[in-house]
Amino acid sequence: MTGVPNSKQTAANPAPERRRALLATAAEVFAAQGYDATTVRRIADEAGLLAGSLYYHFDSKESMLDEILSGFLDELWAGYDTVLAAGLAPRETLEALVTESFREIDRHRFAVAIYQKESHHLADRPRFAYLAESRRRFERAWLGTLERGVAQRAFRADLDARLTYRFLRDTVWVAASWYRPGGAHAPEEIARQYLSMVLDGIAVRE
Amino acid sequence: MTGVPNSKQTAANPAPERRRALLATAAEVFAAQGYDATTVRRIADEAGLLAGSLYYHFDSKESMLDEILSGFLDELWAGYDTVLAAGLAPRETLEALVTESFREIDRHRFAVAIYQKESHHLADRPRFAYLAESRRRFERAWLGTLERGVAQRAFRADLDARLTYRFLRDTVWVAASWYRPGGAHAPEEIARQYLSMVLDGIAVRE
DNA sequence: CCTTCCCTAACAAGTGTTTGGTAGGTTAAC
DNA sequence: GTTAACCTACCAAACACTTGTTAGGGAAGG
Repeated sequence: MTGVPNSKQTAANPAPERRRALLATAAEVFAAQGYDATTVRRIADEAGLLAGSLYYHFDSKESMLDEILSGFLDELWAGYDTVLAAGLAPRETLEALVTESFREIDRHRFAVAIYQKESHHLADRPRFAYLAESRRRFERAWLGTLERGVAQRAFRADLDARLTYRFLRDTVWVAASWYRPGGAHAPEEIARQYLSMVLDGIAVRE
Repeated sequence: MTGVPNSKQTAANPAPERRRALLATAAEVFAAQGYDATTVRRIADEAGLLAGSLYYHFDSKESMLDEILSGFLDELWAGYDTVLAAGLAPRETLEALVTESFREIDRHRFAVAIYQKESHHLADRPRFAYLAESRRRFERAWLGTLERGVAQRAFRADLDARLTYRFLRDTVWVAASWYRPGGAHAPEEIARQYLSMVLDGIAVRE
């Protein structure tokens, strides 16, 4: 080895911009084709260098995936924790969580798409154990909010809470598969309409 | 080639049970690991034979995937067409489509999971062009029902129809990722609660 | 003997990854 | 102010391995 290359996740690398750019194109290809279907050579092509050169910046294909996913989850939980620490009422908490989620989709749509497709079968591997942990925290936050809302008579009590949680969770995150930044609706507008539908229903009230 | 093996999609093969059993295990592995991440040897292991032996029944890994997906879509559209031909009102049509969808998930949950994960990047290849066509028919059926419902004042007019369509579509189908047959809720019960939530909302009415 | 169904053994192509080298810029020594 | 050393970011070429697939053979049953 010639120089002293990457030291991942630390702070002050001299040129982290190249890393981030490479990760961005990797994320785009991963999201489009799936992680396993994506070859290192394809990523290199898209980024304008040769396959082996990627290993100057990263020490494996898997570590690229790792960095993409953990980076996204770190930012996501920063946002969520702010919301959860605000001590809002259940309905307002739900609204804030949904809005924050759509903002994250806006910023990390490729990472979200990858997370959706791959997290389930990655969570087994020790390296990606944080995916399962994140999933548990996620469920606690959302399901807890729903149950508090039911107890305070803000949400209906005649629905299965777990079922409701899954519907909420899934519909929010699958939006990453069709969302395009700069499209007809900003994330906040999507969140608003989504909340309106989920909270009040799509049927006309009598 | 030794004998006269498979003639796909035709009717009366002498022993199609073995085929279907092999396809079932293939579908399960595809759904769990993803198509590209799944090796032919893994499927063979799970089915209790060697990799090469699979090629007596199928002529490629891709044709297994093809048969799984097209088989599912054929059954799905048989159900949908029955509903659409019944001439129901928009709200009843929506209810019937949702219920039928959850029944299909109950019967083809692995195929649905595969469809969710892979259809997007498969639709390009000529062999899987029917995926894109099915997607178009799907949108026409659901979006049309929604728009008819808005016109007849059964559904709210202040929501973006395409957004509503995507929310409906996605939440219905991602259910395949967590649904387990023989679980707490039968497909019809899931459909009932889902429709209740989507039509009337989860908030308590004042 | 023929058909069905599978195994053994191999193939070529593609995979992630490593090694050694090098062009070009920056820094340090004299 | 030239020269030497060094670092960054890449390329070229190969590595060991896995992949989907094929060819030929064989056991079992009718």
